[in-house]
Amino acid sequence: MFTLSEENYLKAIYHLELDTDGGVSTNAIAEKLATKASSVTDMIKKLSEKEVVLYKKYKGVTLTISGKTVAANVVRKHRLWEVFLVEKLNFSWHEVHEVAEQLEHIKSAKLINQLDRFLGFPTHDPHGDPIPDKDGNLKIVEKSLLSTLSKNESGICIGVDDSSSEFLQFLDKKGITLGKKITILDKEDFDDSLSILIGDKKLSISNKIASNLYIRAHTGQ
Amino acid sequence: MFTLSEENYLKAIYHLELDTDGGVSTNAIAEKLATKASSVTDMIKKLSEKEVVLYKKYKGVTLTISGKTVAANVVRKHRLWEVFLVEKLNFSWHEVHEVAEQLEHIKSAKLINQLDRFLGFPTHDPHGDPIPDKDGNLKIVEKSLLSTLSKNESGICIGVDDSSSEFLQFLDKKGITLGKKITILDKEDFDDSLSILIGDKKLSISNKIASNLYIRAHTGQ
DNA sequence: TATTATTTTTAGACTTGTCTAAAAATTTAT
DNA sequence: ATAAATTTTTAGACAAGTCTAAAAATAATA
Repeated sequence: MFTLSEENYLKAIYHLELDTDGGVSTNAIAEKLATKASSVTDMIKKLSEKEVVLYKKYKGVTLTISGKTVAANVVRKHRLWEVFLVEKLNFSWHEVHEVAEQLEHIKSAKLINQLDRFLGFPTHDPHGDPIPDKDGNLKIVEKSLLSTLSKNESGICIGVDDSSSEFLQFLDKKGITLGKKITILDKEDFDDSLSILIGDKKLSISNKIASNLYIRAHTGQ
Repeated sequence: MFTLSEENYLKAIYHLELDTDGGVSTNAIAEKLATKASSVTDMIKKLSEKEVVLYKKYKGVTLTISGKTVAANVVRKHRLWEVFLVEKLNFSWHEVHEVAEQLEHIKSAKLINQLDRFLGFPTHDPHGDPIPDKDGNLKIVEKSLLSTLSKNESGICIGVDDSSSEFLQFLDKKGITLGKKITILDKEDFDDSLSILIGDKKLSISNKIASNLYIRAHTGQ
């Protein structure tokens, strides 16, 4: 069994491994968890003894198979709870993270299995991130950034890269939500801003926005 | 803000105060929380400084108004989560306690308010215990033990006194659940056992069972 | 009321998870 | 390739919450 703190470290390493090759650095973990490098070293030693991470001094850290399973399970719980909060309790997508950070540590296999069923076995959370299954496997969906599409191409909005509260609230205000079809009407060369059609509305968005929105290719009409 | 441990102490004192007159003793709290008296003394000092309990050395402890509010809020969360687990996630009433013990410490006013609404503002948990409102007030329902009813009297089963897992599972097996009408068909003098009608079934139950079942008087047929 | 028994508190120690400051290792740059 | 900068680890300290063992206060009993 793992403590709340251990689970948070495993989750942080799990996320960092996704966009790092080779071991995850002590400093990277410290930054992610808003703690000090020395604390990270201490915890890594403990996790290493529990055989959930591989650790060689000064060489960073990687999850073992069992470590990955534990971490994926925490992520699974986090994302299922996010779905619950949005779908059942009318939270908006920018409000769920903080609460899910707490709920993800509740220990009960039955709870999470029944919650999964209650929610209809969702595959993605309210930000478009995939929900690991019981074994920690993710369903990978082919996705591209909105900014990479060309004029007249379109796709379905399936997620965000930056899921900060500010960005999500901005999207809310503009009416940009998951599942909506977006078509590129025009691209401005001088500032890379985009003119898009979303639903039946025309919007102009900056390249920064477009580089934070994931799109699933939309074949046909 | 209160730590998980502080919340558990406040909740324990809250429950103990309900069936104690005068201050709650150190030993009583220690027993309830399966800890040692010395630990209780330490914690009580801390709670006393936070002004959620009144404490005089060797004289036991009582909740202040604000302590009672905090405790009632934890109880409120515990019971709302129990309703959720039973009504939405198909837990049986003997399975909910352990999970609710964890969920009751999740901090989010919006979460608990929305959960309350989602559940239809329930007034009682799956064991028949009242759910405190936002201000910590309980709706008191007139209730009596089944064992106090006389022959041919009847009532609605509204709760249990002993909510141990074993007892609840026993009731499940016998088909005794909240909301069912129970009529006393006969009382045996030599062992105080009862012959009852529940739903359309006749059952014989011991006095021990009857002394753990709460009944709301059922006027008329 | 003196003595015994019980309850409660104190004193000191331990664990977990954190921190600061300094030392050691590694990486970068000249 | 040596010096400088950065990263990582060690060493020692601290707070929260718990424990054991012993002392102090209260309650019960003869």
